[in-house]
Amino acid sequence: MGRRERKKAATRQALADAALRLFLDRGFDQVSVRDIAEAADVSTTTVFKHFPSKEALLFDLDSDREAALIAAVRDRPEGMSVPRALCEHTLRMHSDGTDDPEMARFVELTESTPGLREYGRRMLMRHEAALAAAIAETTGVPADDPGCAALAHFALETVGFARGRADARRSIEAAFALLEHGWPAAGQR
Amino acid sequence: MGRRERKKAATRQALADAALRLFLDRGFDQVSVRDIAEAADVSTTTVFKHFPSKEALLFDLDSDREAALIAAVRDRPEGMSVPRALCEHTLRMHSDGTDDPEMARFVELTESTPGLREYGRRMLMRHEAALAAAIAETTGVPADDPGCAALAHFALETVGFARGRADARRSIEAAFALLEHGWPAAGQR
DNA sequence: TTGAAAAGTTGAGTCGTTGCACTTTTTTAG
DNA sequence: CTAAAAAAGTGCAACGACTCAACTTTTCAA
Repeated sequence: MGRRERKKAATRQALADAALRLFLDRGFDQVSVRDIAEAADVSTTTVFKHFPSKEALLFDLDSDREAALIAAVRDRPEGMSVPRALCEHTLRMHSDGTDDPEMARFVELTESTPGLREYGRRMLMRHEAALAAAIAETTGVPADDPGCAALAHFALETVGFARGRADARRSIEAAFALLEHGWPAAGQR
Repeated sequence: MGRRERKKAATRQALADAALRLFLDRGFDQVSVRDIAEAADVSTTTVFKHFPSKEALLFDLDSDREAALIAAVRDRPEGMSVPRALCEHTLRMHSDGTDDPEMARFVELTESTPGLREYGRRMLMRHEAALAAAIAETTGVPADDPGCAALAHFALETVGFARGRADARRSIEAAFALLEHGWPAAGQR
C-alpha cells in the first residue's frame, strides 16, 4: 500500500473518530459537519469526499454483518428451521448491543435520533437480496422465489419492529413465531 | 367560516396544486420549494407554515386510509382470517393505483424518488398501533399483544416489500401466505 | 526530470428549513 | 364604535447539509 493510500486512510479514520466522539458527547443534531471537519483539521468539502453523508460517518463499520447473517442461515444446526435460526441470530445481535457499555451508548444514540434510525434501517435492508438468495439456496427453490424474499424482508424488518417496543426480546420472539407458524387459526386461540 | 380561514384554505390548495403539477412535470428533486412558492405567489417561508415539509405537499390526502384499514379487519366476512382480509385489502389498494392514469403517474412519482418512498412508508406505519389494536380486539387478546403488533407491522410493511419487485401482486400474496400459514416445514417442500 | 493523471482542497453556491421582525386581520376592553 | 392587544400571515436573512467547478498537491511512468 503506497504512502498516498495510507494518508487517505488516516484522514478517513480521523474523521470517523472525531465524529463518533462529538456525536456521543453532544448528540447527532448538535454537531455540524463543520465541527467534525475542524476537529480533524480538514475542510467540510473533504468530509464528503470520504463519506457520502453525515450519517455515514457513524456507520463506518458495516462489513461482516451480511456475512454473519448468511452464515446464520447456511450453517444452522441440522433440523433447525430457517426462521428459528434467524430468530436466534437476531436475538444474539440484539444482546451484543446491551452488554458493552461503549456499544450501549452507540445504540442509544442511533435509536434516539430519527434520521439515524432510518439510515440504519436502510443499511440493514440492503442485505435483503443476499439473504433471500441464501434462504432460497438452502431450501432448494428458485433464487427469485417471492416467499423467500418475503421471509428475508420480514426477518430484517424485525429489528425495526422491536425498536421502541417495551419488551424488545419478547417482541422479536413473537415476530419470528408468526413467521414460523403463521397466524393461529380461529380455533387455536 | 370566516374570510381569513377561507383565504388560508385557498392558499393551501394553491400550494398543493402547484406542487403536484410541478412534481409530475419535472420530478420531485428537480423542483425546489422556492419554485412552488413562486408558482403560488407566496414566499418560501409561507409554504412551511402550511406544510411541515416538502414531501407533505404531495401527501395532503392521508385521511380515510386508517379508517379503511381498520374496517377491512373489523368488517371482514364471517370465517375469513385476519391475514386474508388484510391481503385482499392491500391488493385492492394496490390496484387502485394502476387503474386511473392520473393516479398511476402519481404512484410512479412516489415510487421512483427515494425520499418520497421513505416518507410514504412512514405515513403508512403511523397506523401500526391502531391496526394492532383492531386486530387484538377482534381476536380477543390483550391490546398490547406482541403477536398482533407483529402482524400489523408486517402487513403494513408488505407494500414496501412489494414495491420495486417484478410481480407486485404475486409478492403481496406470497408475503401474506407467509403471515397466514408460516414458513413451510422441511417436509412440505 | 518531466509531465500528465489522480486525488485533495477550497470557496462559492443550491436547497430544505427555521428564527426574527413586520404587517394584517380578528378579538377584546373602554 | 373605537383603540389596543392578541393572533395569524408573511417575508428577509440565515443556518446546515451537500455539490460544483476550479486550483493545488502528490504520485508515478517515460
